[in-house]
Amino acid sequence: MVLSTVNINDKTVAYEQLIHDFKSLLKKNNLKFTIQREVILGTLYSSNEHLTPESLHHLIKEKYPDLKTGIATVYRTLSLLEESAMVTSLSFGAQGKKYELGAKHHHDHLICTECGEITEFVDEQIEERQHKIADSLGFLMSDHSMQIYGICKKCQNKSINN
Amino acid sequence: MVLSTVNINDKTVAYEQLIHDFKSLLKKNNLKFTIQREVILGTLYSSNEHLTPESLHHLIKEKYPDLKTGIATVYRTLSLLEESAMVTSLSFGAQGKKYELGAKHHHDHLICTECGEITEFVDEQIEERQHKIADSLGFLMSDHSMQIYGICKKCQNKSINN
DNA sequence: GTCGCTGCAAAGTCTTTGCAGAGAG
DNA sequence: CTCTCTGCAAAGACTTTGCAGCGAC
Repeated sequence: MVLSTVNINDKTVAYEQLIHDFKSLLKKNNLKFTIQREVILGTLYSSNEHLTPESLHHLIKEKYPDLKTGIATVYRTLSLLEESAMVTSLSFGAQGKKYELGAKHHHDHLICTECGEITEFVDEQIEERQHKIADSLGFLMSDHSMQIYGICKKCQNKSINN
Repeated sequence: MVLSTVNINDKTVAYEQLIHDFKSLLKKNNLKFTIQREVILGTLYSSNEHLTPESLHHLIKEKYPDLKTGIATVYRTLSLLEESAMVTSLSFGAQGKKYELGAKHHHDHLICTECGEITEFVDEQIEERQHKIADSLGFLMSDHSMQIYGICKKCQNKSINN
Protein backbone atom coordinates (compact mmCIF):
# COMPACT_ATOMS: atom_id res chain seq x y z
CA MET A 1 0.00 0.00 0.00
CA VAL A 2 1.69 3.09 -1.22
CA LEU A 3 -0.32 5.70 0.58
CA SER A 4 0.09 4.58 4.15
CA THR A 5 1.87 7.84 4.89
CA VAL A 6 -1.03 10.09 3.99
CA ASN A 7 -2.13 10.51 7.60
CA ILE A 8 -2.01 14.24 7.71
CA ASN A 9 -3.14 15.53 11.07
CA ASP A 10 -6.84 15.09 11.48
CA LYS A 11 -7.49 14.67 7.82
CA THR A 12 -7.15 10.92 8.00
CA VAL A 13 -10.78 10.12 8.44
CA ALA A 14 -11.85 12.32 5.58
CA TYR A 15 -9.23 10.72 3.42
CA GLU A 16 -10.58 7.25 4.10
CA GLN A 17 -13.98 8.51 3.13
CA LEU A 18 -12.60 9.99 -0.04
CA ILE A 19 -10.94 6.76 -1.07
CA HIS A 20 -14.10 4.92 -0.26
CA ASP A 21 -16.13 7.19 -2.50
CA PHE A 22 -13.58 6.85 -5.23
CA LYS A 23 -13.71 3.07 -5.05
CA SER A 24 -17.50 3.11 -5.27
CA LEU A 25 -17.34 5.37 -8.24
CA LEU A 26 -14.86 3.11 -9.97
CA LYS A 27 -16.77 -0.03 -9.23
CA LYS A 28 -19.99 1.48 -10.49
CA ASN A 29 -18.30 2.19 -13.80
CA ASN A 30 -16.38 -1.05 -14.07
CA LEU A 31 -13.11 0.73 -13.62
CA LYS A 32 -10.15 -0.44 -11.63
CA PHE A 33 -8.59 0.96 -8.51
CA THR A 34 -4.94 1.22 -9.45
CA ILE A 35 -1.94 2.45 -7.56
CA GLN A 36 -1.61 5.36 -9.97
CA ARG A 37 -5.16 6.50 -9.37
CA GLU A 38 -4.72 6.18 -5.65
CA VAL A 39 -1.51 8.20 -5.68
CA ILE A 40 -3.02 10.93 -7.81
CA LEU A 41 -6.04 11.33 -5.56
CA GLY A 42 -3.85 11.12 -2.47
CA THR A 43 -1.43 13.74 -3.72
CA LEU A 44 -4.27 16.09 -4.60
CA TYR A 45 -5.64 15.47 -1.15
CA SER A 46 -2.45 16.13 0.72
CA SER A 47 -1.66 19.24 -1.24
CA ASN A 48 -3.20 22.51 -0.26
CA GLU A 49 -2.23 24.00 -3.57
CA HIS A 50 -4.17 24.22 -6.74
CA LEU A 51 -2.17 21.98 -9.02
CA THR A 52 -1.63 21.88 -12.74
CA PRO A 53 -1.39 18.44 -14.33
CA GLU A 54 2.31 19.03 -14.71
CA SER A 55 2.97 20.11 -11.13
CA LEU A 56 0.91 17.23 -9.86
CA HIS A 57 2.94 14.86 -11.99
CA HIS A 58 6.11 16.41 -10.67
CA LEU A 59 5.01 16.08 -7.06
CA ILE A 60 4.18 12.43 -7.57
CA LYS A 61 7.55 11.73 -9.11
CA GLU A 62 9.18 13.31 -6.06
CA LYS A 63 7.11 11.47 -3.52
CA TYR A 64 7.11 8.12 -5.25
CA PRO A 65 10.24 7.98 -7.37
CA ASP A 66 9.96 4.23 -7.82
CA LEU A 67 6.49 4.40 -9.29
CA LYS A 68 6.88 5.43 -12.89
CA THR A 69 3.79 7.54 -13.46
CA GLY A 70 3.21 8.96 -16.90
CA ILE A 71 1.84 12.42 -17.46
CA ALA A 72 -0.80 10.84 -19.68
CA THR A 73 -2.17 8.93 -16.73
CA VAL A 74 -2.32 12.13 -14.71
CA TYR A 75 -4.38 13.75 -17.46
CA ARG A 76 -6.58 10.71 -17.80
CA THR A 77 -7.21 10.46 -14.07
CA LEU A 78 -7.88 14.18 -13.68
CA SER A 79 -10.45 14.02 -16.47
CA LEU A 80 -12.04 11.05 -14.80
CA LEU A 81 -12.13 12.79 -11.44
CA GLU A 82 -13.43 16.00 -12.90
CA GLU A 83 -16.14 14.21 -14.83
CA SER A 84 -17.32 12.59 -11.64
CA ALA A 85 -17.08 15.92 -9.82
CA MET A 86 -14.49 14.73 -7.34
CA VAL A 87 -12.15 17.46 -8.42
CA THR A 88 -12.82 20.80 -10.01
CA SER A 89 -10.65 22.81 -12.31
CA LEU A 90 -9.89 26.46 -12.53
CA SER A 91 -8.33 28.17 -15.47
CA PHE A 92 -7.23 31.74 -15.64
CA GLY A 93 -5.00 34.03 -17.63
CA ALA A 94 -2.30 32.59 -19.76
CA GLN A 95 -1.53 29.93 -17.22
CA GLY A 96 -3.06 26.53 -17.72
CA LYS A 97 -5.76 24.66 -15.91
CA LYS A 98 -5.38 24.08 -12.20
CA TYR A 99 -7.12 21.32 -10.31
CA GLU A 100 -8.24 20.96 -6.74
CA LEU A 101 -10.16 18.43 -4.76
CA GLY A 102 -13.84 19.20 -5.01
CA ALA A 103 -14.84 17.12 -2.03
CA LYS A 104 -13.74 19.86 0.32
CA HIS A 105 -16.29 22.49 1.17
CA HIS A 106 -17.33 24.74 -1.67
CA HIS A 107 -15.45 28.01 -2.02
CA ASP A 108 -14.46 30.72 -4.45
CA HIS A 109 -11.07 32.16 -5.32
CA LEU A 110 -8.97 35.25 -4.96
CA ILE A 111 -6.16 35.14 -7.49
CA CYS A 112 -3.07 37.31 -7.28
CA THR A 113 -2.09 38.48 -10.72
CA GLU A 114 1.48 39.13 -9.56
CA CYS A 115 2.50 35.86 -7.97
CA GLY A 116 -0.34 33.56 -9.02
CA GLU A 117 -1.23 32.68 -5.45
CA ILE A 118 -4.77 31.50 -4.92
CA THR A 119 -6.69 32.22 -1.74
CA GLU A 120 -10.03 30.66 -1.00
CA PHE A 121 -13.13 32.18 0.49
CA VAL A 122 -16.84 31.57 0.85
CA ASP A 123 -19.56 34.10 1.16
CA GLU A 124 -23.06 32.98 1.93
CA GLN A 125 -24.67 36.11 0.57
CA ILE A 126 -23.09 35.59 -2.80
CA GLU A 127 -23.99 31.92 -2.87
CA GLU A 128 -27.57 32.77 -2.21
CA ARG A 129 -27.77 35.50 -4.82
CA GLN A 130 -26.35 33.17 -7.42
CA HIS A 131 -29.17 30.73 -6.94
CA LYS A 132 -31.72 33.50 -7.19
CA ILE A 133 -30.20 34.83 -10.38
CA ALA A 134 -30.09 31.42 -12.04
CA ASP A 135 -33.69 30.77 -11.04
CA SER A 136 -34.92 34.08 -12.30
CA LEU A 137 -33.39 33.41 -15.71
CA GLY A 138 -34.92 29.97 -15.99
CA PHE A 139 -31.52 28.40 -15.68
CA LEU A 140 -31.00 25.05 -13.98
CA MET A 141 -27.87 25.79 -12.01
CA SER A 142 -25.47 22.96 -11.40
CA ASP A 143 -22.34 24.75 -10.35
CA HIS A 144 -20.56 28.05 -10.36
CA SER A 145 -17.16 29.54 -10.02
CA MET A 146 -16.03 32.96 -9.09
CA GLN A 147 -12.64 34.51 -9.20
CA ILE A 148 -11.52 37.86 -7.91
CA TYR A 149 -8.29 39.10 -9.47
CA GLY A 150 -5.96 41.58 -7.91
CA ILE A 151 -2.78 41.91 -5.93
CA CYS A 152 -2.29 40.06 -2.69
CA LYS A 153 -0.95 41.66 0.48
CA LYS A 154 2.47 40.12 0.05
CA CYS A 155 2.93 41.55 -3.44
CA GLN A 156 1.60 44.93 -2.41
CA ASN A 157 4.26 45.12 0.29
CA LYS A 158 6.88 43.95 -2.13
CA SER A 159 6.22 46.80 -4.54
CA ILE A 160 6.23 49.33 -1.70
CA ASN A 161 9.67 48.18 -0.64
CA ASN A 162 11.13 48.43 -4.12
CA MET B 1 -12.48 52.72 -44.92
CA VAL B 2 -13.37 49.15 -44.41
CA LEU B 3 -15.63 49.48 -41.43
CA SER B 4 -18.11 52.01 -42.75
CA THR B 5 -20.82 49.40 -42.39
CA VAL B 6 -20.49 49.00 -38.65
CA ASN B 7 -23.37 51.35 -37.91
CA ILE B 8 -25.44 49.04 -35.83
CA ASN B 9 -28.52 50.76 -34.49
CA ASP B 10 -27.56 53.22 -31.81
CA LYS B 11 -24.19 51.74 -31.21
CA THR B 12 -22.51 54.05 -33.69
CA VAL B 13 -21.42 56.65 -31.24
CA ALA B 14 -19.97 54.16 -28.84
CA TYR B 15 -18.06 52.58 -31.69
CA GLU B 16 -16.46 55.87 -32.65
CA GLN B 17 -15.42 56.27 -29.05
CA LEU B 18 -13.97 52.79 -29.00
CA ILE B 19 -11.90 53.38 -32.11
CA HIS B 20 -10.77 56.66 -30.68
CA ASP B 21 -9.60 54.98 -27.49
CA PHE B 22 -7.88 52.31 -29.48
CA LYS B 23 -6.03 54.86 -31.56
CA SER B 24 -4.87 56.69 -28.44
CA LEU B 25 -3.67 53.47 -26.95
CA LEU B 26 -1.74 52.62 -30.07
CA LYS B 27 -0.18 56.03 -30.38
CA LYS B 28 0.87 55.98 -26.76
CA ASN B 29 2.77 52.77 -27.42
CA ASN B 30 4.17 53.67 -30.79
CA LEU B 31 2.01 51.12 -32.49
CA LYS B 32 0.23 51.49 -35.78
CA PHE B 33 -3.45 51.58 -36.57
CA THR B 34 -3.78 48.97 -39.29
CA ILE B 35 -6.76 47.73 -41.23
CA GLN B 36 -6.42 44.32 -39.60
CA ARG B 37 -6.54 45.79 -36.11
CA GLU B 38 -9.52 47.90 -37.04
CA VAL B 39 -11.38 44.96 -38.50
CA ILE B 40 -10.69 42.78 -35.48
CA LEU B 41 -11.92 45.38 -33.03
CA GLY B 42 -14.91 46.16 -35.25
CA THR B 43 -15.89 42.54 -35.59
CA LEU B 44 -15.67 42.01 -31.86
CA TYR B 45 -17.79 45.10 -31.46
CA SER B 46 -20.49 44.10 -33.88
CA SER B 47 -20.74 40.59 -32.52
CA ASN B 48 -22.84 39.89 -29.49
CA GLU B 49 -21.21 36.53 -29.10
CA HIS B 50 -18.25 35.56 -27.06
CA LEU B 51 -15.73 34.67 -29.71
CA THR B 52 -12.80 32.30 -29.83
CA PRO B 53 -9.78 33.43 -31.83
CA GLU B 54 -10.75 30.92 -34.44
CA SER B 55 -14.40 31.95 -34.74
CA LEU B 56 -13.36 35.58 -34.86
CA HIS B 57 -10.94 34.80 -37.64
CA HIS B 58 -13.66 32.93 -39.46
CA LEU B 59 -16.13 35.79 -39.13
CA ILE B 60 -13.57 38.22 -40.49
CA LYS B 61 -12.86 36.01 -43.47
CA GLU B 62 -16.59 35.94 -44.22
CA LYS B 63 -17.15 39.64 -43.85
CA TYR B 64 -13.97 40.78 -45.58
CA PRO B 65 -13.01 38.04 -48.00
CA ASP B 66 -10.61 40.31 -49.86
CA LEU B 67 -8.60 41.14 -46.77
CA LYS B 68 -6.30 38.23 -46.13
CA THR B 69 -6.14 38.16 -42.35
CA GLY B 70 -3.96 35.55 -40.72
CA ILE B 71 -4.92 33.76 -37.56
CA ALA B 72 -1.60 34.86 -36.10
CA THR B 73 -2.66 38.48 -36.39
CA VAL B 74 -5.92 37.70 -34.65
CA TYR B 75 -4.00 36.17 -31.76
CA ARG B 76 -1.56 39.04 -31.69
CA THR B 77 -4.29 41.64 -31.69
CA LEU B 78 -6.37 39.88 -29.07
CA SER B 79 -3.35 39.71 -26.78
CA LEU B 80 -2.74 43.37 -27.35
CA LEU B 81 -6.35 44.24 -26.63
CA GLU B 82 -6.50 42.05 -23.58
CA GLU B 83 -3.30 43.46 -22.19
CA SER B 84 -4.73 46.93 -22.49
CA ALA B 85 -8.00 45.75 -20.98
CA MET B 86 -10.07 46.60 -24.03
CA VAL B 87 -11.25 43.04 -24.24
CA THR B 88 -11.54 40.36 -21.61
CA SER B 89 -11.30 36.65 -21.99
CA LEU B 90 -13.22 33.83 -20.48
CA SER B 91 -12.15 30.24 -20.46
CA PHE B 92 -14.19 27.34 -19.26
CA GLY B 93 -14.42 23.60 -19.52
CA ALA B 94 -12.60 21.87 -22.28
CA GLN B 95 -13.41 24.57 -24.75
CA GLY B 96 -10.81 27.24 -25.41
CA LYS B 97 -10.61 30.88 -24.50
CA LYS B 98 -13.43 33.17 -25.55
CA TYR B 99 -13.06 36.89 -25.93
CA GLU B 100 -15.48 39.75 -25.60
CA LEU B 101 -15.26 43.49 -25.70
CA GLY B 102 -14.53 44.75 -22.23
CA ALA B 103 -15.62 48.31 -22.93
CA LYS B 104 -19.23 47.32 -22.56
CA HIS B 105 -20.70 47.48 -19.09
CA HIS B 106 -19.36 44.96 -16.64
CA HIS B 107 -21.28 41.72 -16.28
CA ASP B 108 -20.99 38.11 -15.27
CA HIS B 109 -21.90 34.94 -17.09
CA LEU B 110 -24.34 32.10 -17.09
CA ILE B 111 -22.95 29.23 -19.14
CA CYS B 112 -25.04 26.37 -20.46
CA THR B 113 -23.11 23.13 -20.16
CA GLU B 114 -25.28 21.53 -22.84
CA CYS B 115 -25.09 23.96 -25.72
CA GLY B 116 -22.32 26.30 -24.57
CA GLU B 117 -24.52 29.36 -24.82
CA ILE B 118 -23.43 32.27 -22.66
CA THR B 119 -25.92 34.65 -21.08
CA GLU B 120 -24.85 37.81 -19.33
CA PHE B 121 -26.11 39.33 -16.12
CA VAL B 122 -25.16 41.87 -13.51
CA ASP B 123 -26.07 41.87 -9.88
CA GLU B 124 -25.24 44.85 -7.76
CA GLN B 125 -25.39 42.96 -4.49
CA ILE B 126 -22.77 40.53 -5.69
CA GLU B 127 -20.55 43.27 -7.05
CA GLU B 128 -20.65 45.00 -3.73
CA ARG B 129 -19.91 41.90 -1.70
CA GLN B 130 -16.92 41.13 -3.88
CA HIS B 131 -15.34 44.44 -3.05
CA LYS B 132 -15.94 43.90 0.63
CA ILE B 133 -14.42 40.45 0.54
CA ALA B 134 -11.31 41.60 -1.29
CA ASP B 135 -10.90 44.47 1.14
CA SER B 136 -11.30 42.30 4.19
CA LEU B 137 -8.54 40.00 2.97
CA GLY B 138 -6.14 42.84 2.26
CA PHE B 139 -6.39 42.19 -1.44
CA LEU B 140 -6.15 44.99 -3.98
CA MET B 141 -8.94 43.96 -6.33
CA SER B 142 -8.54 44.81 -9.98
CA ASP B 143 -11.10 42.61 -11.63
CA HIS B 144 -13.25 39.60 -11.15
CA SER B 145 -15.14 37.05 -13.09
CA MET B 146 -18.00 34.87 -12.15
CA GLN B 147 -19.60 32.03 -14.00
CA ILE B 148 -22.70 30.09 -13.19
CA TYR B 149 -22.91 26.73 -14.90
CA GLY B 150 -26.09 24.85 -15.60
CA ILE B 151 -28.64 24.08 -18.25
CA CYS B 152 -30.41 26.85 -20.09
CA LYS B 153 -34.14 26.99 -20.65
CA LYS B 154 -33.84 25.90 -24.26
CA CYS B 155 -31.89 22.76 -23.41
CA GLN B 156 -34.19 21.93 -20.51
CA ASN B 157 -37.14 21.96 -22.90
CA LYS B 158 -35.21 19.92 -25.41
CA SER B 159 -34.65 17.08 -22.95
CA ILE B 160 -38.29 17.14 -21.88
CA ASN B 161 -39.43 16.70 -25.45
CA ASN B 162 -37.17 13.75 -26.10
C1' DG C 1 12.14 56.50 -45.85
C1' DT C 2 11.68 54.21 -41.32
C1' DC C 3 10.14 50.98 -38.41
C1' DG C 4 6.31 48.36 -37.00
C1' DC C 5 2.93 44.99 -38.99
C1' DT C 6 1.37 41.09 -41.62
C1' DG C 7 0.86 36.43 -43.63
C1' DC C 8 2.96 32.30 -43.89
C1' DA C 9 4.95 28.38 -42.20
C1' DA C 10 7.61 26.42 -38.79
C1' DA C 11 8.15 25.73 -33.94
C1' DG C 12 6.35 25.50 -29.33
C1' DT C 13 3.04 24.11 -25.65
C1' DC C 14 -0.21 21.49 -23.70
C1' DT C 15 -3.30 17.50 -24.08
C1' DT C 16 -5.02 13.30 -26.13
C1' DT C 17 -4.58 8.85 -28.38
C1' DG C 18 -2.86 4.16 -30.14
C1' DC C 19 -0.60 0.30 -28.78
C1' DA C 20 1.53 -3.64 -26.60
C1' DG C 21 2.62 -5.29 -22.28
C1' DA C 22 1.31 -5.10 -17.09
C1' DG C 23 -1.89 -5.70 -13.50
C1' DA C 24 -6.55 -5.53 -10.94
C1' DG C 25 -10.54 -8.23 -10.04
C1' DC D 1 -8.06 -15.43 -17.16
C1' DT D 2 -10.24 -11.25 -18.83
C1' DC D 3 -10.42 -6.75 -19.76
C1' DT D 4 -8.97 -2.35 -18.12
C1' DC D 5 -4.76 0.51 -17.24
C1' DT D 6 -0.36 2.19 -17.93
C1' DG D 7 3.87 4.20 -20.00
C1' DC D 8 5.69 5.58 -24.04
C1' DA D 9 5.84 7.94 -28.08
C1' DA D 10 3.39 9.76 -31.73
C1' DA D 11 -0.37 12.67 -33.05
C1' DG D 12 -3.49 16.60 -32.28
C1' DA D 13 -5.08 21.08 -31.02
C1' DC D 14 -4.07 25.52 -29.98
C1' DT D 15 -0.70 29.45 -29.77
C1' DT D 16 3.47 31.78 -30.57
C1' DT D 17 7.48 33.09 -33.24
C1' DG D 18 10.92 34.12 -37.14
C1' DC D 19 11.24 36.17 -41.33
C1' DA D 20 10.94 38.77 -45.58
C1' DG D 21 8.07 41.81 -47.82
C1' DC D 22 4.25 45.41 -47.00
C1' DG D 23 2.23 49.51 -45.35
C1' DA D 24 1.20 53.30 -41.76
C1' DC D 25 3.00 57.59 -40.49
